[in-house]
Amino acid sequence: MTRRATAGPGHAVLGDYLVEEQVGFLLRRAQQRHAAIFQDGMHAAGGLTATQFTALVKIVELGQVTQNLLGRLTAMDPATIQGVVRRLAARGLVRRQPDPMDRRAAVLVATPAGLDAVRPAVACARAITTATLQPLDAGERRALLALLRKLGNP
Amino acid sequence: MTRRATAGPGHAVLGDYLVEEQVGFLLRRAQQRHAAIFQDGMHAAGGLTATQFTALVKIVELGQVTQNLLGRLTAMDPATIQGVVRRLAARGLVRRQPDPMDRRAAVLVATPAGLDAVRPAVACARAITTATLQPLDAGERRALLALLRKLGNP
DNA sequence: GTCCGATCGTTTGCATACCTATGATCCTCT
DNA sequence: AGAGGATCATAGGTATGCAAACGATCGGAC
Repeated sequence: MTRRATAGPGHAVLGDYLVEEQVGFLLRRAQQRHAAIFQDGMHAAGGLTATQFTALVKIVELGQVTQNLLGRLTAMDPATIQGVVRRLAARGLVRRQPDPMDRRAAVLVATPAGLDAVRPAVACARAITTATLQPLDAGERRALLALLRKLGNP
Repeated sequence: MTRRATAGPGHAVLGDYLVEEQVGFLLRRAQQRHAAIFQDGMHAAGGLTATQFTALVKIVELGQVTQNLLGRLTAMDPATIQGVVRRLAARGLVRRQPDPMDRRAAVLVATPAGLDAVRPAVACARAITTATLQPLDAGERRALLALLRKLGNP
């Protein structure tokens, strides 16, 4: 009869449940690693955060967007996108102008500085994606992306 | 010559870069969905957050742990685990006692209430994992977990 | 025994992220 | 036209998450 050194008083209560093997835990770990890689890699291009970069790219891609629509397109809560846009505006990368069609809405446009910042930032982002996927081979990368797409879009 | 309605001024600057297809974006989406499922599913078992649940399970599993070690085992920053433990203590699920071996350290132990809370919480957590993986079949689930493990542990 | 680097816990500051509530505005139905 | 529900942006509150700095303590080298 062997005794497990790590087995504590609650061992029986947990059954065969292992937090480290749950999707949530593994997703969080993967996120953490990606966030660290992103911060390192984007430091060379103005130090945009991942969400700020996502929002800026989307604004540039569309030319102009409502803040609310931008939030939906980038999967951010209205309360979240508000802060992200505010910080992008504080950096001078984005400008807010009134929407002639809807006085509630604010139309977001990239400033010249924002347009200048996008190109090198996208270059960094490509490298960041590559670095994040480094542990996987080509087939595994395709598989992971497909599975994540399936998992995230119910 | 067709014109794309969504093509804005910055279309050429971005090349073929699509934020929505990057690992980081897909990871965030998957995380969001899991977090929503977790909050819904754990509401029936005291409303613990995902990180609080993870920490509590680990404490129960080990019987007693140093706060710092707990952080490493649950992939949480010292600054992060501090707040998580503080909230668990405020809920009366965890107790802090001085470490006789190291006067800097605080040993964490589950209270009776904490032990009582773990069993139903783990039951919820199993259902949450199942619900999160719902969009995938058995093979895809195995594949995803393997890929995430590989991705998160460099 | 003492100094010195390392570790433990905490605090502060910043950035997500979401909930709820609120005021302003829009839009539809009557 | 006017009422009523829906939508937009914002504000406040809570919870992660990490970097940096801090005091207290530990440990080993001398």
